[in-house]
Amino acid sequence: MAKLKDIAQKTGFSITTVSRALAGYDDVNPDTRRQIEAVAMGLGYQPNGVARQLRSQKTDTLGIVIPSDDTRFSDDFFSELLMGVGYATAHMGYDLLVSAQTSDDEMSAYRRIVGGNRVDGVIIARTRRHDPRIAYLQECGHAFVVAGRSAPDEPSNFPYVDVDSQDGIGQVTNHLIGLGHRHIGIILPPSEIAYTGYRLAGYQQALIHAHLPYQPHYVVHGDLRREGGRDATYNLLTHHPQLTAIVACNDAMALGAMNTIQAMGLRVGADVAVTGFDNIALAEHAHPPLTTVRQPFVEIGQHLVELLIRLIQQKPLGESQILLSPMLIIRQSCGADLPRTESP
Amino acid sequence: MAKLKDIAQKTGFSITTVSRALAGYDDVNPDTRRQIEAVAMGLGYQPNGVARQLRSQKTDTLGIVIPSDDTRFSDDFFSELLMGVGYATAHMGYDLLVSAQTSDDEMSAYRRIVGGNRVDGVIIARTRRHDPRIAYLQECGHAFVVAGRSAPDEPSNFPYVDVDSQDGIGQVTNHLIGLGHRHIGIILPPSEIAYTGYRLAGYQQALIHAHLPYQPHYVVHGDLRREGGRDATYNLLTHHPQLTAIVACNDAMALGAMNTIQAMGLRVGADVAVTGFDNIALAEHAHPPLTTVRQPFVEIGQHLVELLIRLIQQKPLGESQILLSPMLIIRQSCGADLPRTESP
DNA sequence: CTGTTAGCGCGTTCAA
DNA sequence: TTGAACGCGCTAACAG
Repeated sequence: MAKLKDIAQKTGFSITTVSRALAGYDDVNPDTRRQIEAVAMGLGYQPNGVARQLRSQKTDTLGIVIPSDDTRFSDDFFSELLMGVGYATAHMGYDLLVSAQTSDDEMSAYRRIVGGNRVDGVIIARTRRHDPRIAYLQECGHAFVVAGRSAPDEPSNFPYVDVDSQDGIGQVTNHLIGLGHRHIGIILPPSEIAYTGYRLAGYQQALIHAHLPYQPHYVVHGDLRREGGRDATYNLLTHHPQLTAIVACNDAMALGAMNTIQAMGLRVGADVAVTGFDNIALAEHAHPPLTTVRQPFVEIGQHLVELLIRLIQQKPLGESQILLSPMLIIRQSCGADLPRTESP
Repeated sequence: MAKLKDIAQKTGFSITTVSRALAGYDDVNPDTRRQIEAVAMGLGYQPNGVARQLRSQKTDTLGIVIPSDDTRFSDDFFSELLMGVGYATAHMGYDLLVSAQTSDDEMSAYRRIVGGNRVDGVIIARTRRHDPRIAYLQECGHAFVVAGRSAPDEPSNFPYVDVDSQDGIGQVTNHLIGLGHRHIGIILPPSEIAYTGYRLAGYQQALIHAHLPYQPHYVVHGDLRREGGRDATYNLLTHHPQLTAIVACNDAMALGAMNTIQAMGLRVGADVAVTGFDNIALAEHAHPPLTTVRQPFVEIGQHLVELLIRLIQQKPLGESQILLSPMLIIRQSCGADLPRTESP
């Protein structure tokens, strides 16, 4: 690869002059510039990004770490978010450094990327309770934004973008209640995930609002994957056959729920209604189509990236904690055609 | 962030010694090393990755560019590939620099990443005819691997991983023929995509093998997205109502085909059978479930990354052109329940 | 308008 | 066993 030095030698000017000519400084003789530009073009000169980064102490690169070995949580969510973030990043003229964590030590990826000055800012996704990543980034003062607030009982003293999932789960639960369901189970995410509390709260609130009793044993946890939905549904339905509806806290688990229901010889949407949450594109094509809450990943990614870049560039932040309103998408998996009767 | 210099000052040793102590050289006094390590730990020292890269002239980073503005091609394929590649990359101890191209000039992203020495190697996906990216990388001698061979009539003189889609489309077409279908349409990708030729060949070959005539007007092109499948199907069915089956060359277009069929008042799988290709997870949940050919993206990503890293590290390559066998996945969307009669 | 000097943080000579 | 000097490629401050 051609370097400034090569162009300097070939034109007879100094490295500095070449640098300034190509950088568009106006204290360069137009003629000199033309010569230099011609030679640069001829050599196919491309500035060395790494050297620039070292010199300027910035990378114009954002970082994101996706879980890898911890197979429990590696689902479609990250691939959707990744695309959203990727496009937004490019649109803002930044690059994206993706580091899948590989070892058992989650933080090492962050230390390498952040402490190693590889990126100007980091996006954290799927917040957990007492999230060590947030603690680390706050401590070392590095720029970061988060997809998802802290749990309800923890402070969220950082910039984030989140969907109001309490409202979302409230909406689906209400929807089920409105259809006549009285015994509604819910499959929550693992309790260490920060948003779990919001989803439980949405469920509870809807019940209270409808003067229905809250039954703690109608609440189970799944691992966010299809398998988790299957197991959880099996547990729910064997112990509580009176359930006529199940709220799954993401679409992958909703699909798992459907599998189990069918495997148990029941009819989805007739014997047991199922709803999801997430906008994993699958929901639209599920059979029967899945009533769900839409998470606009592209929009989330865009907000995250814009927020982060504003942070990096020290521009005024405006709103730095963004809560998007979820949208209930009603499809035919709720058993709307089957009015329920009260059971004791 | 703490630097070598800081540790040097605090311990009283020189930067050089600190560097060597932390790098694990054996010409360091054990006692000195302990001191230095202690201080490094205390300061939370993290080596500056950028400086290292500049010094060592390598980045331990792989690059991939995903199309962005050219909305025609930005479908689920890249998000699936990205996850596969991301995990494999991490597993090999590398990072992944994702650059979504933003401007109209596709090559600028490659020049920045590759010419700018930001990555040790690049993964190219979705090969096109006369692909300028491949020409560029060959010319500048940078390490790269490709997901997908060149078109049948062009040389593939580079390392690649591909699925034998000729065989795959042959399998689905055979499957349809075996079910009694005699008038089978096909929705191909745009002709500038390299694998289009293989898929057409697979279709033709299956027809020939069954002594069925090849009708050029049964062949149309779609843009790889749902909309493309819709339009193409509409054209096929309005001009050739005798068609009883449609082979879509990816699952997104297959879903679009289903939409159109239903919108025209026909029944998917009964009046018109549909098959796909790709392993976009959607196929499994389509209604009715879609017979399709599975592309193992995770495996592809793994092969690509391993190949590329071996290339970078100048290790023996072994097989550098890998052709994976596709697997036909039969689900119920082929109208298996409806035996056909010959039509003139 | 142009060139010299200096340094970003690190690793690798070579000499002590 | 340790340290001083050098350079990776680039840009910024200062002289001339």
